[in-house]
Amino acid sequence: MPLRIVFCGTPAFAVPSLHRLIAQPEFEIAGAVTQPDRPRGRGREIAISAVKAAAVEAGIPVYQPEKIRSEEAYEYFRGIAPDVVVIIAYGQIIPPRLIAIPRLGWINVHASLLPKYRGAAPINWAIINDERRTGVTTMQIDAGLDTGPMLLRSEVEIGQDETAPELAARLAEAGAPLIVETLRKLDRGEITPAPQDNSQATLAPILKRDDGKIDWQLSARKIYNRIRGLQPWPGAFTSFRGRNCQIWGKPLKPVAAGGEPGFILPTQGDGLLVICGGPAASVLRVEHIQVEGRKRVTDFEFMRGARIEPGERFGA
RNA sequence: CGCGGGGUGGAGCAGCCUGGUAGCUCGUCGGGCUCAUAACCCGGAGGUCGCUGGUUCAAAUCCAGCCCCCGCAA
Repeated sequence: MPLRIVFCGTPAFAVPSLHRLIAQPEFEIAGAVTQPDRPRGRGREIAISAVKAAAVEAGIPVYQPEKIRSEEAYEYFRGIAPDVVVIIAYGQIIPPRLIAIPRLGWINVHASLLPKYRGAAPINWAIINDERRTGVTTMQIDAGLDTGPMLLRSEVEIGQDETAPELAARLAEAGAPLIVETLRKLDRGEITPAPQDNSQATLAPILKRDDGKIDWQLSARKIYNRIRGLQPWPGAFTSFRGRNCQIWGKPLKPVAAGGEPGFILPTQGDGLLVICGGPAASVLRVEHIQVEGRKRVTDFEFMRGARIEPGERFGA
């Protein structure tokens, strides 16, 4: 008799795991729970989640409760009576009485090496903090925020120039076989859940728009970490001549001239160089820039049209 | 109908408010200078000013509708 599963998840990160579970004959995906279709993006058009798209394609019934804490949601889970619930980046807190329903509990794939980076944005914060390695951890959901006992983990190196979407894609792939193995072993009683060491815990709070605002007092490397870690949203942004603009770039290897952070260095053909701070002055080479209302362009293109005057700066 | 900014030679921009000769930087082509160069000098080619319609003697410029791109918001 196949293990009866309800899959809860929303964004693309959850999709590889869903696909992998569907492919196993020993599992039966009895339902997929995902966030309601909501107006999104420019024009406020209704968008469906990545998990809904994948579930519909696989012929799995989809349930999209406005509130998972509702009576209706409780009845849904009682009705399906799953052996286990797999929850990956679902987006809502699960009330205890729901957690109690499946005999094997709710199993989560979290994109960090717990107890580090508990919370909504572990991938982004790992990059922002210049971590060299991270991973995925399977755990049993409890009443806290990513505080449940751990089951299995898989470690992943972080590339020095890797961006959050790139790392997220790799971690999502790493999570797929891990959730399958976790469910198998859990069902056979081959895993002993390991409590997290709360004293070692760190938090990876959900990203806010403001996290992307560039502080030019930071070192070029730290700014670079934010450029990489805050993709695709909110990105790293600053202002130029009163307009908002997104920038992409890298630290300049040899630390060049000093000056006030945020100011643009006068150059002849070296590209757009901006003074940053840090322990010692550092320089960021802005490779691409996108001023609001305009397309993303290279720094050379930008400089041709902008006619930067001596003494101009970013983030004024 | 969520708010806002854009669509001008191959690229990035100015010009639009205060209608009336198409501008700037780069690229490109030809020539020159140089040991040499993405440097410098001279000359040239290349544009239905997003699309459609309207106002006007005259529209890149004013008005209306449509298409596409982007920022905010999520």
